[in-house]
Amino acid sequence: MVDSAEKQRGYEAQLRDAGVRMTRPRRAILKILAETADHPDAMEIFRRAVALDDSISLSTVYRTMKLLEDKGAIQRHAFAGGPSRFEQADGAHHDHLIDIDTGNVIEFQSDRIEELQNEIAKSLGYDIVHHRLELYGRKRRKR
Amino acid sequence: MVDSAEKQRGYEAQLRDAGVRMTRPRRAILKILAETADHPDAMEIFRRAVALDDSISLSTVYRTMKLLEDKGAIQRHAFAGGPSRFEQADGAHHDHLIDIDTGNVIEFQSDRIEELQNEIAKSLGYDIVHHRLELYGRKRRKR
DNA sequence: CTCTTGTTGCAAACGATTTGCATTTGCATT
DNA sequence: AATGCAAATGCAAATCGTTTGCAACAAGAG
Ligand SMILES: [Mn+2]
Ligand SMILES: [Mn+2]
Ligand SMILES: [Zn+2]
Ligand SMILES: [Zn+2]
Repeated sequence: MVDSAEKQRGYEAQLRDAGVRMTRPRRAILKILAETADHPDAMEIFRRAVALDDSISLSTVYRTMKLLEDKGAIQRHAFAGGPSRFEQADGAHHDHLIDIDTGNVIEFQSDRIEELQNEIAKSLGYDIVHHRLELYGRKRRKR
Repeated sequence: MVDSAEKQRGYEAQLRDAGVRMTRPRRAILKILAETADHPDAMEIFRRAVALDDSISLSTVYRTMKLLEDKGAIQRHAFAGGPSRFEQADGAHHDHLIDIDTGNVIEFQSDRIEELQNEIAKSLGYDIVHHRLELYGRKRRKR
C-alpha cells in the first residue's frame, strides 16, 4: 500500500514530465494500475475507477489506456477470445500462461526462448520488433 | 494445380464422412483453401469465392470458416491488429513471423521452443492446451 | 484570474463477426 | 424421378469491443 502510493507518485511525475495533464480520471486510473497485480480489461478498470470517481466514463478509460500505451507506461495484451487486458510496463519482459478455465494469467520468463526467437528471426532475415508468446493451459489434475 | 485438385477432393471426402453436406459455397471455399499458400482473412476468401460463385455471401464464409475450424480442417490465427486469418490444418505445427511492413506471414518451427514451453507449463503445474507464438518483425536492412 | 488548449462525457459510429428468419438446397427416402 | 425434411443460405439486423465527433469543461502557463 505504502509502496504502491509511492509508485503511483512516480508514475504521475514521469507522465507530467512527458507533458501529460494530470486530470481526475487519469489519477484514478493510474492509482488502479499501480495497485493491481493482475491484468484487468477496460471494463474492469472502468468499474474500479467508478468506485474512486463516479463521473468517469468508459470512453475516458479507453482513451487513457491508449495514451498510456503510447507513452510506454502500460502494455496491452490481446489474449485469445476476450477483450484487451492491461498491465503496467515497469517490470522486466515476460510472457503469459492463461488458465483457460479461470482466465487467470500467470507470468513467466525464459531467456532461452527469447534467444531462440532472435536466432530464428535472424536466420529468416528479420529483426524482431515485438513478439507474443502465450500458453493456454489447464491446471494439471492432481494425482 | 493437379496436386491441389487432388488435395481438395481429399478434403471434401473427409468432411462428407464427418457428416458435412457439400454445398456450392463450401466447395468454393474448400477449393480456395486447397489452392492458397498464404493466410487469407474472411474478406479475402469472400472475394476469391465470389469469383467462383457470385452468389456466395460473406455470412456463409464466416459460417463455413467456423465449421471447418470446429471440424479441425483449418486453423484460425488472430494476428495483432487485423482480422482473423486462416490456413488449412493439414501440415505440421508451426508458428509465425509477421512482417509488420507488408503483413506477410513466414512460417517457422522450433522443437526446442516447443519443448521449453512444455517444461515451463509443467513447472507451473499446467498442461498446455494450445499456444500462440508470433514474432513481429521487419526485414533486416541489407548491409 | 484569464486564456488557451487539452480533456471529458455522451451518443453515435465503427469494423469484425454473429445471428434471426424466411427461403432454398442437399440428399436420404420412396 | 418425385418427395420430404433437416440443414444451409442470403440478407438485414444485432452484437461486442473500441473509437470518434462534438459541445461543455477544466488544467495549468502566464
Ligand atoms: Mn504480465
Ligand atoms: Mn501458417
Ligand atoms: Zn517473450
Ligand atoms: Zn508452436
